[in-house]
Amino acid sequence: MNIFSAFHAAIAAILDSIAASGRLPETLDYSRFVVEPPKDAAHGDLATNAAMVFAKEAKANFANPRQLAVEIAAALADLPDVAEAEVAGPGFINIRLKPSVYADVLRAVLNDCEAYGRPQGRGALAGRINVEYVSANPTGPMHVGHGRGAVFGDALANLLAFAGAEVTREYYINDAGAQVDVLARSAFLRYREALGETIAIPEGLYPGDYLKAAGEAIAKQYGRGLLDKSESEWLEPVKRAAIDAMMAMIRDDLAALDIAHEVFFSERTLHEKINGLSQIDKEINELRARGLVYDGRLPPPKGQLPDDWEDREQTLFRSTDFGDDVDRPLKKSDGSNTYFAADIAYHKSKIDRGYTTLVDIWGADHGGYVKRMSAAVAALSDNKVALDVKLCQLVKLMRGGEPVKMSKRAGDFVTLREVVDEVGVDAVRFMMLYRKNDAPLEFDLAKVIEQSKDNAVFYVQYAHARAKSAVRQALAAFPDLDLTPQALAGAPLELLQDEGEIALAKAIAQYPRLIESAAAAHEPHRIAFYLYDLASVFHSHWNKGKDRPQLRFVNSDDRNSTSARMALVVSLTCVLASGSRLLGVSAPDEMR
RNA sequence: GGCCCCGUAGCUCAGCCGGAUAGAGCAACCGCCUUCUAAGCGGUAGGUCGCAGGUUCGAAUCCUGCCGGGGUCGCCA
Repeated sequence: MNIFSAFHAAIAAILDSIAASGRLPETLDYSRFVVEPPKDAAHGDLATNAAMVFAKEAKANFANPRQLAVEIAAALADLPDVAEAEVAGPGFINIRLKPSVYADVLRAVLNDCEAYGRPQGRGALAGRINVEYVSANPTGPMHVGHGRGAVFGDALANLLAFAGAEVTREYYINDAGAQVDVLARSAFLRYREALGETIAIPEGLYPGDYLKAAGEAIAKQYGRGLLDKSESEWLEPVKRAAIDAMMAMIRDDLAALDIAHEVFFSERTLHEKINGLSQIDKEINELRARGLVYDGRLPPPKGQLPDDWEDREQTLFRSTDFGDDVDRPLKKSDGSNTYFAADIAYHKSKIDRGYTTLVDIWGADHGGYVKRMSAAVAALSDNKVALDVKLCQLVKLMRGGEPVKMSKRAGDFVTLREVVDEVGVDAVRFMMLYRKNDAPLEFDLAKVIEQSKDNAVFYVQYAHARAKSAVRQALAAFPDLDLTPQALAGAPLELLQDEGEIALAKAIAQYPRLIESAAAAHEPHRIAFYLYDLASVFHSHWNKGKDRPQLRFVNSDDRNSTSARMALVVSLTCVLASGSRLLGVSAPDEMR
């Protein structure tokens, strides 16, 4: 039950009937007006700008927006759930609901529990959405920055699925190109080391200890068989083995964060030639046939010229036809494909697999790449598939307000795994989402495990545990009381009269609207902020029970009021658990 | 130099497909509590929403130009 969308529909119906009387056009776009909670609670429960939005269209028959508002308000006042509808200011309509509406909301929550808030009808998402996230190079362990993209993508995928979309979580393995060759050479050294040689790792290769295991694995598989081979012979098998080892490690790191992708897509497969033609070649040829790829020269970049700049003819994609600033090269000077060329083939694969929306999660340092990729997807799908690129900003690791010192020693950095092991999954996931994706994030290792109000993770989890504790106490006071959500739907909810109780019910009633907007905007952080606010409403009402015992949720003298309040508390646990599940954060029954 | 992101209270940040008197946490200040409804509570103060124009009945929100910070700019991925 979403009271906001319900009233949006009710107001649309009122506008329809005014239109039917000939005093408004029949063609109004109802998505233009909103029904939202007023900023000031004194204005009532709902507010709408419908009369002002359609002021222009109403001009012929209504002298000003207020007149239209008066007519809409009059019709609203006749609705059974409305206590009062009045016009304010230039034409706002403030609606005060009957208290029974919030009882209805709680009953709806109790009936659906964790399914409550799933968008229905107009707000529900349709179609197949591919969310591509992490996509870290398989050349080493993940660091904290990767973790942010990983958590963001995972939570977004949860949210989109909850909102009704058919979601695929995908990882693009960058297992082609020079970096994985470097990986292979580094792993080969570790292989020789595993066979007893003393090695020195030259500049330019990966020095990290994490490759030792890969070297040992290769030694186990090939024995001394690769030692006297030339690089051209050992490179491929060593590369394969090293990539497999790195991907196993990355999957393991992701699993520690409760993240599992459904599809791992290998870039290498796009480069493999079948009958002399790779998938990349095919897509380039196709675009060339459509006149979207040509051979030409690019103007040098403005400002300072790269020293090795040479003007030459190259293979270019006409991305300027699709909103990019300059056409983009598809071939390097040695004739091999650029990363962009492979990415074109990759995104074409997603389009061919039938997705209607593509979401890519990238680090902010790839911002300059967004326009060309959007242009490519537009070209490849004839503007039918939408690409939304979400950029995640850097994570700054802190400990007690001081930056965590990163050792300068090559290959030694704070890995994602170390952080997860130190503070736990819940803290990492919640804090990574407690910030907008394009804002830099300070992650304080000390703060996130603090048991205090200053720590948002704790504050939200504590609200859930506290609510569960209240349920346990109610059961102790009334052992025969049925506290299942279904049974509580029959509780005497009209007894919920205190303003703190009403405020909590109102906050719970916001949840469906929050989910809809967060899903539409691809912004899971809104859930984290909402949960914090919801917890805050609950805690502050709970605290009133200290001085005024009659407000406590459990009152052993009053079975009926306890029952009604349990309906409220259990509704709260449903919503806290639901939102936490979308974020991938646990909702514990007690704090330890 | 081109492009992208950011600029909101002392600090860290929400709010941004336009809507009423711009919010939260921390810090500050003032009270209260010393408790198992525990991991404190309540309140006060604090803002030319970077600057200047524009669109609009209405702009933190949209447009333009500046200023400041960050990112990025063929042969890295």
